[in-house]
This record gives sequence, C-alpha cells and structure tokens, in this order.
Amino acid sequence: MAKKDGQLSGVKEIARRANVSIGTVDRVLHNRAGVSPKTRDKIKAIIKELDYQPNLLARRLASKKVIHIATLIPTVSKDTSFWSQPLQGIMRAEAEVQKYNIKVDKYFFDQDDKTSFVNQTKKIFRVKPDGVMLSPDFVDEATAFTNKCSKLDIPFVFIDSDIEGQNSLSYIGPHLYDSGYLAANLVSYILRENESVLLLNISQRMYKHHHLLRKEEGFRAYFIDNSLNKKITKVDIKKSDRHSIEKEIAASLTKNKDIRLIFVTNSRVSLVAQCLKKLKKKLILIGYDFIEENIKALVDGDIDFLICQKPGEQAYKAVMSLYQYIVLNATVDRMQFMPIDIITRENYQFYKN
Amino acid sequence: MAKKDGQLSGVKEIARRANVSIGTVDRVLHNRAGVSPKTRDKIKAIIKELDYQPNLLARRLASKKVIHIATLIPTVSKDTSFWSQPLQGIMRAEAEVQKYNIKVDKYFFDQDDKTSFVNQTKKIFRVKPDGVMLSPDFVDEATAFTNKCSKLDIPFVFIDSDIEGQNSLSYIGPHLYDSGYLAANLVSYILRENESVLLLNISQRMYKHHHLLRKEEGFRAYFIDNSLNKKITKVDIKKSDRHSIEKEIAASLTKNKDIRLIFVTNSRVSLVAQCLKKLKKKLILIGYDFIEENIKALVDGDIDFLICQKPGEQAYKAVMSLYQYIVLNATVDRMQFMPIDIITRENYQFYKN
DNA sequence: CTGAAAGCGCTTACAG
DNA sequence: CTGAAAGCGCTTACAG
Repeated sequence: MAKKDGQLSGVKEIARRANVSIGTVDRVLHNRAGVSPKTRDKIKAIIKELDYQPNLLARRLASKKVIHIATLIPTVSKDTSFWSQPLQGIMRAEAEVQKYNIKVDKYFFDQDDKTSFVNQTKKIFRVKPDGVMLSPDFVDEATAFTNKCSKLDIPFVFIDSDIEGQNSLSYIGPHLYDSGYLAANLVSYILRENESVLLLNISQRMYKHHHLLRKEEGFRAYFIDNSLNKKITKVDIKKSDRHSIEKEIAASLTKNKDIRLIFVTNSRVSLVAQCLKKLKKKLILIGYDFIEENIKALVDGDIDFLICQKPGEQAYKAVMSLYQYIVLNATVDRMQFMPIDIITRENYQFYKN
Repeated sequence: MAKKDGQLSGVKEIARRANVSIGTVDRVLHNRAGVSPKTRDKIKAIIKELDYQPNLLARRLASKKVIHIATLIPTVSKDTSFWSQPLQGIMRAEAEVQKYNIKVDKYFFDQDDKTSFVNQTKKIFRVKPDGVMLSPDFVDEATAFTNKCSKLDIPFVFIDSDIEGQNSLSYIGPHLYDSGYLAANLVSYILRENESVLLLNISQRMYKHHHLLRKEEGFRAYFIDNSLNKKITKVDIKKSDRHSIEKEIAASLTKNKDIRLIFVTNSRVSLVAQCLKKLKKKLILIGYDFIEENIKALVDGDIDFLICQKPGEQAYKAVMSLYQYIVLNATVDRMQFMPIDIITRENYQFYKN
C-alpha cells in the first residue's frame, strides 16, 4: 500500500508495470474508448493481478462529474402537511452532500392524481439520475417505474411504504404491520369487554392503498393472536372532505352504540377530531403522524394518541444511504425500520423528528 | 461552492479573505499552535461567517495521519469456535478501509479470565485509538473501560451484547430479550400440555453473564404474556466440561420426568447434544449460533433448532460504522439489531453469515 | 509566527 | 491511440 522503499501504488503502479501513462490506465478503468486492444488487455491483466481497489475518496474529489440523486414525494396537500417533514429531511441531506459534488433533484406529485406521478417519473428519466428515492404511493405506477430503474441500473430506495419484491436498495420507513399491531395493543388496554372500535381508512383511492391495509392487518392480527374477541367496525372513506367523513362517522356510531374508540390509519385523524367535535361525541381517538394539525388536536385533548415514525429522518436517511452507496460503495441495509413512537399530550414537547 | 466566475471556496477562500496562506488557515482549523491571537481570531470569524464545512474526503486523502480502530473480542476458545466469525468480519472490514489509511488493531482476551480483559484494555489505551469496538463480556470491567473512553472522547461500539446507559456510539448485535422470546414461541408450538422445558445457562461466570439472563427473561416473558402455564426447570452450569454438564442434565431429567425439550441459551448446545447421546436420551434441543460443532450436531439430528445472529456481520458493521463516523462524520444508528434467524437441517445450507 | 511548495490518488481537458 | 500537465480540497514538512 504505502510509501516504503519508494513503492508506488494504485493507478501509478499499474501504469508503471504496463509502461503506459496513468491517463491510459484511467481509460481502461472506466471502459472509455481510445485504447488499443493490446494495451487494454495488458492493463486489465495487471489490474486483476494487483486486485486493484480504487480509492473512492480520491475519485470523488477529482471527478468533475456531478452525481444526481432524484427524490419523488407528494406535495404538501391541503389534506395534510405530512410531507413537509420528509422534504426538510431531504434538504438537510442535500446540505451535507452538495460539497461532494452531488445534486439532489426534487420532484413532487399530487397524492390524488396518478397522472402527476407518472409525469414526474418521466421527467426523472430525462435526467437519468444516479439514484432515486421515492414514496411509492401509486403501487402499480411505482412498480413500473422502479422496474425501469432496475433495467437502467439506477439504485432506488423506498420511503414511507414498501413494495416488496422490487429490487430496491433499501426500504426506510415504518413497519406498517407492526405499527397496526402496536395500536391494537394500546386499544386492548383501553377498551372494556363490551366496548368496540371503529377503524377508519381515509383515502381517495383506497383500492390501491396497500400501506393502510397493512396497518389494518396488523391491527386485526393482534386481537386474533391474543384470542381477544373484539368487534371492529371498519369503514373506508374515499372522500376526504369533512362533510363526507362526518356523515360516515355519524352513520357508524348510530348503527354501533358500543363504539368508544376510533382508530384512524393515517394522518387524517385531525379531520376526524373535528367531526367528533361537531357531532358532540367524546370518543377516544388514535391516529398517525406528528403534524401540525394533529399536534394541535392532541394538545386540545381531541386526539389521545399519535403514532409517529420520524418521516423527516426517513427521507434524510434515504438520501444519505444513496450517497453512501453510490459514492462510497457502502453496503446498505435492505430494511431500515424506524422506531414506532407513541405521542401523547404529556410527551409531545420532547419529540424531535 | 463552485467555479463559476472564478470564485474560490473552502480553505482557499478563507485564506484570501483573511489575507493569509492556506497553511495558516489549516493551523487554526485544527487548533495547532503557532498562530498569533490576532490572525487566529480573524480567521475564526471568517470560518464562522462562511459556515465553512470541510471536505472530509479531501481531508482524509491528504492526511498522513493513520487512524487506529481497536477491536477487542474473545479468542477462539476450546469451548466454542464462535468468535472466529466476528474475527473474519473484522478482517473483511479491515481490507476495505486500509486504503484510506486506517489501521485495525486487533486485541483478544480469554473469555474465562477477567484479568486478560483488563490487560488488553490497558494495552489499548497505550495506543490511544480513534475508535474502539468491543464485546463487553465482563460487564464491570467493560463499563470502567468505556467510561474512560468517553472521557477521552474515543467513540466505542458494543457488539454481541450491550451495556445500556453507557454512551456508546452504537450497539450492533442481537436483541437478546426478543431472541429468547422467539425461542419460547417455538417451544410453545412444540410442547404438549403435560411436557416441560429444561433451560440451561452454561458459563463459567454466570453471575455476570447479563446477556444469557436477558435471553432467559425474554423466554419466560413469552409464556407469561400468553398466559401459558409452562413449567421451566432452570439450571446454571458453571463448568463447561462435558462431565459436569452431563451430571447436571442427568439430575434434572431424573427429578423432572416431564422434560421433553432443552433450551440452551448460548453456543454450548453441541456439548449438550453429546451429553444426551451419552445418556441415550432423545430430547428436542434448541440452542444458539451457527458454528461448526453445532452445525454438525444439527445435521446429525442431535440438535433441532439453532438461533443465529450473523456474528460476522456484527463485527464487520461495527468497524465500518466506526470508520464512517470517524472519517466521514456519518450519523450512526444507536441500535443496530441483527435479524433473528432460525436454522434447521432443512435450511442450514442456505445460511450465509 | 507565517508562507510556498509538494503531494494524497485520482480525473480531466488538451495536445499530438 | 497515448502522454504530460493541471487540479480536486485538503495536509504536511520545510524554510525563513
């Protein structure tokens, strides 16, 4: 490796042995054209013989090539401010890696508009980034997109929800099933024998929304695993305006007098809180995500528990993992589950995202 | 940041603004002596103003300083070959990082000799490494050691078992409690109503062996959590020779005719398998670790299940985490739990460590 | 106390 | 098809 007795190493040593300049070595190292087959073979043989491992730090430093990492997440919508936190995480990572000549290209889609997602993926391919981070909200479209990434050898990582079977570099986000399971555990402590749960999936396109359903699965599994025979009234609400939600809740409560707790499987829980107020119903309310609307409702006593999974951290880690993989050739864990945090009025002030 | 309109950046820009050479900038950056207070202050102000962030890649490349990472693990003992795998993991990491001027100093202690552990820690302090990885087998001594590391600002990571409350950079290893819990789950499927378990902690110094006890806790918790009233006969065996183990097992089996399964909380399970053969008893046997002796017994049908936690990976990750933290200033997860793998005759061939 | 120069291991124009 | 030189952003002697 070292300097002892004037030994060369790396690209210089290869050049010396092959009787060429380091420029030529660099050409074959990167399969660039303009080297005669003969010297190319000779150099390749030496590279193999020395088991040459490039110094990646030096490589990045010298290279003028900028590395592009694309991020694709929903815009902050009127329904929920959830996605502002991942965006901040992305920007924090960006600040850290830009000095290594890495650009983070940020793309956004409308969570209620499949076409916008597809359009953004097309845009991304125009740039041909070196890595992609995305929230695969539209499963089929995301699958098509990541398939194409695989074909082009572009590494990608999922955040927030996973698509299994895709060849992703990593998934960074909640263990959805487990978080539903945990919620059920909480519920089982709270409810008496004769009281029941209302489970609400609120999304304009439930049919696709795998990740909400995975939470529901986990939720139900807890009661089965523990032989608890708990009645679960489940409603999928496909319109996220307050009026629709209110109607659905009112109907359920009228039909099921024993409901004492509502479990909302995503961040729309503050909307539910508002509805309950309107309906003048005081129920226990459990939902997801540490966002402004929800925290307010939590503080006001209208939400009892929030389950959170550091969405800012997820995005930060995703970009950093991509950087470490692409630039430093680091190994990245296939699954990076975030801790499942339970937030109440008592501890919310200490929660840092 | 960039080259546009001839702008400088980094250390050069600071030097230009302060009207000094980059050498002087470097001196104040690293608090080296030999700079007048006046210019030091001026440079510091500029650094702050520009919010200068050093290029760590360039820094490592230019520096002649070699970074020392010390590893402290048990020697491969006659009782078990377990520790040969972490050693291989260390060496794999070493091969990857040595080109960045990092040296991995390997220290070993005798698992049955507290003094040897303490002696090695003393040796380590003589070198004053930049980071330490250790298996904290002797809890009190390891605590004293890592306390001193904290004082000297030397980051350290635990593998294999954790000491909570120490200010470690990371713990990389099994979730001991959960792995015991999982074992109990397995057991609950296997045993009938009227059959019972023999739990064996085999170690020459049980009194300290926090990590075995944590597995036992998890194991017991499963039955409590699931309201299963299962009889557990527990024996701590403080001599690891086959004769002692055989005597203890024979005694337990005579006293408890309903024992049909033995759960060994560490890698000594193959010794138990030998004893059972000698005693001509055919019981179900569950234990830990993917090591040669155990695999042989597994293949021969003398062990039924092995619980494994990729010990090679643990050590590899530990060294790499230290490298990424020290050199690249990366954030490292405080807890890095390894997957809990269940190995049987059927799948052991596909298990890669 | 300070500066100028060389060099870390690479890549990138440029010249031939 | 190939080489010589400059440079990435730092650190390290060395000279004064």
